[in-house]
Amino acid sequence: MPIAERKERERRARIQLIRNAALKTFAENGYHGTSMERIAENAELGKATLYYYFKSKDELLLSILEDGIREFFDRIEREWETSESLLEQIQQIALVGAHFFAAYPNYFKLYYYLTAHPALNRKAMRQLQPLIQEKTRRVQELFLQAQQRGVLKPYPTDQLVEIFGALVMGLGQFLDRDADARGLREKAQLINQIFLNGALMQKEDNR
Amino acid sequence: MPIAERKERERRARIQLIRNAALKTFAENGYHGTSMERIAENAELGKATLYYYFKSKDELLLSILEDGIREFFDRIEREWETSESLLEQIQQIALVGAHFFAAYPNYFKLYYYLTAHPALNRKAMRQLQPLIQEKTRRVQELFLQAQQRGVLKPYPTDQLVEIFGALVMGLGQFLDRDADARGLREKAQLINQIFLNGALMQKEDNR
Amino acid sequence: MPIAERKERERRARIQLIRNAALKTFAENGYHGTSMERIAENAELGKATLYYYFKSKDELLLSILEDGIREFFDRIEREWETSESLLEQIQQIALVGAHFFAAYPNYFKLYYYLTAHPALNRKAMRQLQPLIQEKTRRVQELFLQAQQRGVLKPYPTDQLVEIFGALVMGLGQFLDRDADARGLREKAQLINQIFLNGALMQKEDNR
Amino acid sequence: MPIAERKERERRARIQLIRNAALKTFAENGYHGTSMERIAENAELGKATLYYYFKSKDELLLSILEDGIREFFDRIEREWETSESLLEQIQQIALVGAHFFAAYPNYFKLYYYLTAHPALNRKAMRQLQPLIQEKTRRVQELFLQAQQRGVLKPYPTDQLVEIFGALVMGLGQFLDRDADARGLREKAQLINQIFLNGALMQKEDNR
DNA sequence: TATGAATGAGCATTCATTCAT
DNA sequence: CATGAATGAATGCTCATTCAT
Repeated sequence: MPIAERKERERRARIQLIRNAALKTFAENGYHGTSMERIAENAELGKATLYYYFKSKDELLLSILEDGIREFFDRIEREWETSESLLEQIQQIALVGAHFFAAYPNYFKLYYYLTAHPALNRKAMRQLQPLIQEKTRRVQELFLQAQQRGVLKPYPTDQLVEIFGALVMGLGQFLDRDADARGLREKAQLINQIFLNGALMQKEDNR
Repeated sequence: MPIAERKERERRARIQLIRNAALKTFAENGYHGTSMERIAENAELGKATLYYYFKSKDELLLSILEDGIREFFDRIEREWETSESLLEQIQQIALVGAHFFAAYPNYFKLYYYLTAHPALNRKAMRQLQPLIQEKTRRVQELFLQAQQRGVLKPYPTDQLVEIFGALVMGLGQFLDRDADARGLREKAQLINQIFLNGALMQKEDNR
Repeated sequence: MPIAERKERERRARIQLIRNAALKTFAENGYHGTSMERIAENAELGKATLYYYFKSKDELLLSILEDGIREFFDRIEREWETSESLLEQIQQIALVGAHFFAAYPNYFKLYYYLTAHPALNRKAMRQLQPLIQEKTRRVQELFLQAQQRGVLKPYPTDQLVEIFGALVMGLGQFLDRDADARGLREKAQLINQIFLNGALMQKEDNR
Repeated sequence: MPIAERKERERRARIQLIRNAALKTFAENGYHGTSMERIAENAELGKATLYYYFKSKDELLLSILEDGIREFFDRIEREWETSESLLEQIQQIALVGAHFFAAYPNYFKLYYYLTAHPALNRKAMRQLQPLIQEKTRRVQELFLQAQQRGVLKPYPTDQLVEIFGALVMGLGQFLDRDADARGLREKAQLINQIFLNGALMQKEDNR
């Protein structure tokens, strides 16, 4: 049934079209600053059509975020496939982050928005948690392995991951200032440097 | 004119009362999830009274944030007064962060919210920027000094500050999970460790 | 042309299928609480298909009601055929009502709904009036005859019919409470009793 | 505090103004055919003002109905005070009905509308039931007393009340046709006649 | 100084209906 | 015949803000 296939393809395209329009509009004006009407205009569709594909505005937001999260981690895992060491794999995370934030600054902002809005956050977390957890687990495992092989210091793994995560997410903090790919990449490299070797000059213990 | 003084004192108390009610409500339901009505209820005041003290909802939010930022940096500077080394001063930042986020988790969330909401952010930044910049400059100077005295590696100072900032702000990322003062303090210490000495094992243990 | 016949049969079946699904859904959720979408689902048909058979939602409702009215009076007339007296014929009306309301409580509710919704009512009345009038005329004639033969008191016939009608329709008033066939039948008998003999104990006229 | 009194008076007036506008609009176009916007226009108020006084459209409807029910029964009870016999009291019910339906035909329609709309009905009944039950109980008691004193036949009291109720409500059935006070009054008298003495000519029981 | 009342502007969502396939 | 997709038009409801008192 090639006809069904074409229909399905078109359907997916429609969904993506809406997601893109929504993401762009959300990023420009924030979730609450964006009306479904406006998204529809940007997508050049009728407002009701959005509701044909997405049950609600929330659902639309969540769908976009899920997409972004998936994309982000998929990229990381793709890089991992050609990495030659655990260390390199860890470093890839920040580098992919830099690339991703430069390429899709909007996802990042949306994610933060979500984080900060309690009502959305509760709903979102319930729905996105499984995905996030699955993806995060792989990073956790990477760090754990690195610790077991004596590459990383034996700090509590989850806290280590969290701290590194904060650093990577921190890349997005000042997107408006230096969203150019180059600047972000350099900052990512610096992050790797500091996370791995520290900022301190001398050798002695500096607690 | 002791009467005028009392009046002024009462006025300030009123303003603080409103700020507190608003902060609490904002933190619970997000800025957009909070109506002025609700804030007024929580403050046990009439809705119109809020407008007597604050020009708009935005203004109220900004006032709260300004308060929080000022408070945060004041604490840091107070700690600095009794610090015995540049290094200790740097470490104090994360420790104060831990304390602050534990004590006022709401400020943090609100700040993130602001960051992520474009319309608010633009307005806020115009208004808060001077304060932030002034406060940040002192941190910058601290780091610069530390570099000049050979305590910190000579990475670009502003990026160094930014990275450290992301780490400290990262403390707030999982506030809901471990908002207890103790947990945050430990994480702050770990952050200092890693930021200064790195996560890498190389040769000697640097704990 | 047996093919055409089969087609016609299938067509009628389709129409009835839709009517049934619609009636059920209308009765459960009310006319305005029922979307064409929902009816289509319940009929296991595409939404557009409803429009192939019925010009509009209104039309669908009217078609159902027409069906119900026809059915109701047909039953009455069928009973009349075996009745042995005018009095028995009159009594049959309430009894059929009891039976009908027990068997199809939904028709009744829908009819009331229609009655109470001005816009629908105007349209419906224009369309259903002929049918109702024709059916009602036979009842009128029955009552008139009964009066002429000295069975019923010589009150204005149309008012007499109306009052009796209100009593019969009143059977449906509390459908949810005692929709069981038995309860309704008993109440119908009581209605006949009272309508014919009055509720008063003593013999004298009590005007 | 005469000021508070005046405020309260004005408040009540506002509420009544809205109720009146709503009742009129509901009756003309049905509940679902009436938008809050339209009611506001008719009340010469802003739409939001309606929501200042009534929590929702449902609530507004219910408030109106409650008002109507109360009014209806209050009138009956007022008449009872000057009645000279149980019989007269019973007869007053239909007469008040005629008066009421002629004076406020809209209440009646609205009540029917409610009855027929499942979602509304469920909610309304939960809220109105206590009032209705209280008012109905007095009628029940009246009938019971009449039976105990040998005025009415010993049919099951509640069914007797129900049947009489159906007759009275039946007055409203054809409001559009003869809503004039006179016509309704005559019909009410006929209803009393028939309910009490029956429609049958001869003396013997004709079951 | 404090506030109850009023409202304009806006927004998410629904739904009957159409039409190309 | 049947229907998935698309949409214009409505509508209930919220909320920041104003203003008379």
